[in-house]
Amino acid sequence: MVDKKNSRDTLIEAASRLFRLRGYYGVGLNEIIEESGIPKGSLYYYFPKGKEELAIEAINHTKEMVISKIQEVFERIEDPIEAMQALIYQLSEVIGESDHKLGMPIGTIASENYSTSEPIRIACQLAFEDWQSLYKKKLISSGYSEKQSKEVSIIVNALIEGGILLSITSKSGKPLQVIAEQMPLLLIKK
Amino acid sequence: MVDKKNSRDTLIEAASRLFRLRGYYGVGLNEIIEESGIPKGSLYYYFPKGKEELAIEAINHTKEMVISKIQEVFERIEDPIEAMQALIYQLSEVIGESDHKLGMPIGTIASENYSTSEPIRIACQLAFEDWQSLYKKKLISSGYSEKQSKEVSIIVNALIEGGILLSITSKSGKPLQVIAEQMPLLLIKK
DNA sequence: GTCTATAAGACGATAGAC
DNA sequence: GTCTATCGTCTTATAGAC
Repeated sequence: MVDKKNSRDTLIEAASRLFRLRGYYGVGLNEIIEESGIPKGSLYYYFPKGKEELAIEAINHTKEMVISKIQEVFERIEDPIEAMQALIYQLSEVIGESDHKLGMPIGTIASENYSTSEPIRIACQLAFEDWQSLYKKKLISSGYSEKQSKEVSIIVNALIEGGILLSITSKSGKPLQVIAEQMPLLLIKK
Repeated sequence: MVDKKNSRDTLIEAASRLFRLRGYYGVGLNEIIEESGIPKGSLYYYFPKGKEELAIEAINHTKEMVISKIQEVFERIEDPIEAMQALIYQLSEVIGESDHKLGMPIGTIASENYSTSEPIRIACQLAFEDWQSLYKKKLISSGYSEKQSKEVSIIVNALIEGGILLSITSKSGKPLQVIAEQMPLLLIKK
């Protein structure tokens, strides 16, 4: 098992990477098949409904990548404030690099398609909800109330999405750094 | 002066509206000329460099619309916490409406183009900076320190952008409402 | 399952009449 | 300044050979 991934996964990974960079409409199928090396016929064999179906799989792939990253940091760092700060600092460092290929994980696709493709909108909504569940679980297990945990998880998600947007737009990790530094304020136990 | 706007402004307004809905790559020039009623020849007369040039003008137009809205609320409400809460509540109400045409004001274009068009990226960056300047000015005039005002203005901007994204994706004003409610925590004077 | 060739239409952009 | 017709390219999608 050296380099042998199946065509389906190869396509999903290429699509996930490209959609993060330029969004749904900014990437054509031709670019995805070129990047992945999989011919167009195979794409339509695995994703008969075409681009929209591939995009939904790409969104789910990106969602799982982010879940893994969050879980890894949360298992390593017990304190919820420190853990979330570490997560955001990591993001700021990646974006600080000159030619990162991060983009907003799914924010771009979500904002392009919220009014045009209901299946894509729902896939994005589920991703946001799953991430928020992880934040919430971490907070509850650290003694925060159900209500505050839920609210803070929304705030943290919004701060990360907004922070990534500001950081990629300004080509600087600074906005995310400032956000990480202010995290303790949000997490005052009530 | 009843209904007579010049072709240039009509094009910019139509482009601004459509780009907010589906982003830069999600909207074609054909749709913009159809929506505006201005023929393609005129578009290239006013914007010789084509779509990118029109997009930059549309971004600046959207920027000014947002500036007006912020200034209006800030002049009406003196307390900075209450003012920012009012701003965000207003947003949540608009998005709660079934067929709003809000979208992320410029976040979608920014995230699509941060790696592909430097002129567009810079126009978006300037918009974010201008909005943050208004938040900062409000805070300073209410007695917050220079440092805290600057940092909070970034947080507020990130929260609004992220909150709009979560609200349009979930088709609910709830995320923005939660954000508005938690504003006081961020604005504890240090 | 894999791949090529191509269809049908939308895209951004341009030429040139008026 | 205004408008139409059109160019070449790229788009999503399909047909059909292997």
